[in-house]
Amino acid sequence: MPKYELDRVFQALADTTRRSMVERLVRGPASVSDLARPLDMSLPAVMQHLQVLEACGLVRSGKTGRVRTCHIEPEVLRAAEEWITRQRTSWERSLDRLGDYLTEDPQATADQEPENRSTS
Amino acid sequence: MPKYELDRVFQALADTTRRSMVERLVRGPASVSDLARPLDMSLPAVMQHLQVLEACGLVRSGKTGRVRTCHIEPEVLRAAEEWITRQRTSWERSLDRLGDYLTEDPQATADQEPENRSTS
DNA sequence: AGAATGCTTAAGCGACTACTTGACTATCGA
DNA sequence: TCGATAGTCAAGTAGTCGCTTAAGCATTCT
Repeated sequence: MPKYELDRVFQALADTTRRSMVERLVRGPASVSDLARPLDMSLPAVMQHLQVLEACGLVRSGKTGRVRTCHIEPEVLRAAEEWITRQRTSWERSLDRLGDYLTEDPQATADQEPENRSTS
Repeated sequence: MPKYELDRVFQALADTTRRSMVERLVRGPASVSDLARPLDMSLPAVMQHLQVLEACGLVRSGKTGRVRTCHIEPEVLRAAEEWITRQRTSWERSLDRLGDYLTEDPQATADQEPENRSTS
């Protein structure tokens, strides 16, 4: 999952309407009008949201007769989840290091954190 | 964490620059110019990204002398993570139900999924 | 004091977003 | 076959986003 893809996934999730569509789809496949029914907007608007969800791979759909059936693609959801998890665990690890620093011999953790000792 | 907040959190994460700022901050606090150094854009641009991150609560900062020091707020990160996790597990549960449906007595799972048996 | 550093404000600009309405096509059911 | 249903395409629009430059204001260093 390349960087720019994550842009699109998070962008897709950054909208209440689209998240509610995802919330519906994780419970099982649905047609476009199933998705549209609880939403207070025109069908074309729903279609556009759907396109955003498809463009980032979060949702797939196929047409049978005149009905388009949509379902989520959980791996993409997982990719976004993983990015966040990685950050959170990284933060927890650096908290631990801080704990070590505060209780241990000062020399042991000498040139770790600051990363920029001025540019001069 | 209300709905509209999640809008802003995901929106904040939907940008490579801001994600890279988060990736830096999970390793420890940093000043505005620390954050700006690896980025190929003007300082005001970085400030604007920072404001987006602060507006959704993902980052906090405080000023000491002329230096503003930023740090992440892991609970907000966690809230976003949790929304995704909830969807993924919900999807996994409905997969299980489908498995049951395919292997069990048809009557047991009778009026579950379709949710809309037409509107007529 | 004067210069350098670190951040902040404001204005402007091109690109993108989330809708809308209106018209049109392709099934499906009676 | 005719009408209702399900989806699609196109164009327009108000508002937001990501960036820029230019100017300004504290703090710190010399």
